[in-house]
Amino acid sequence: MPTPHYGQPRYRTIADELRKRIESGVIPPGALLPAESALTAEFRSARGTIRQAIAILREADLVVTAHGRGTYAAPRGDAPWRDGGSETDLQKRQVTADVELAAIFDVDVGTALLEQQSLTRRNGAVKAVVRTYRLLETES
Amino acid sequence: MPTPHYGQPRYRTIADELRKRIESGVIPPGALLPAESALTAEFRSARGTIRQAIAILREADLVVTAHGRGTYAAPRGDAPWRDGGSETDLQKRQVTADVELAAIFDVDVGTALLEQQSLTRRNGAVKAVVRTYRLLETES
DNA sequence: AGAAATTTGTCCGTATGTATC
DNA sequence: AGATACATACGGACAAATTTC
Repeated sequence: MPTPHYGQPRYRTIADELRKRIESGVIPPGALLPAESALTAEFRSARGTIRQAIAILREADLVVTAHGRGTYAAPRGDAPWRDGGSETDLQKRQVTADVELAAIFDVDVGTALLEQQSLTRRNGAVKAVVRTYRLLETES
Repeated sequence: MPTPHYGQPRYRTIADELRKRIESGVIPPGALLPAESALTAEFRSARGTIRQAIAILREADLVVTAHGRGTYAAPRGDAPWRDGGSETDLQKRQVTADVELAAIFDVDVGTALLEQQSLTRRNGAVKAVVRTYRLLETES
């Protein structure tokens, strides 16, 4: 098969598979992942594709890679979130429009809005807070 | 020269060069970067190397890439732009942390924060308001 | 509306450099 | 010194999105 990539790219499905093994404990925390050469054999893919998959996991802080040594599963057994003693990283709540938001949405002050808040962290510390406001009803 | 990468990797020097052009204004904000094919010719490098360089700029929010269109220099400093309608939907301002934000960032109440607000529209009507809060100082 | 050209996305295979064991 | 493993780089091929004609 030269390059038929319908739907999801191969490197992403490979990343998903490896993620499952890590989160399920098949690859325990701190353990060494199979070498890239081994993964090319298992997934029948080129090394570049394997490296793309691992790059995704590295971006998600699920693994760390060391030059001549290998790629390790994240040492801390972090679940989806937790860590740092805060609440969850994703949170929804209903709020009412203040004068500013009311003007933006062109609705009356006090109109119900859905606020969705998510946090992005870096080494445990909160790096950014993103709040998204939407009107409740309506949908397309 | 097939593959001698002493010192700094080629993709990194290429990224530095492109970064200079963007920050110096040689490539103005919002402008299209040369196509990857053009860059391979200019830097006498393989396409993969060029793409690695651009990936660095994308990571730094200096450029955004769209599939069949090209890679654009970031419009202003850094910002999650998007949306096709009015470009002036983006707005930055400095605010002070209330009790809630202070708790999230683990700073004192009143600490200066940068608030970045962007709107997404649907047929002219505001569909969502996204507000991103970040600490002012510090950088990596 | 349709075809062609452009441009980025994905994938392959190979070769060589560099760090670690 | 040798083996193993990740890093960098090349070149080619096809897929998918966009623009142009």
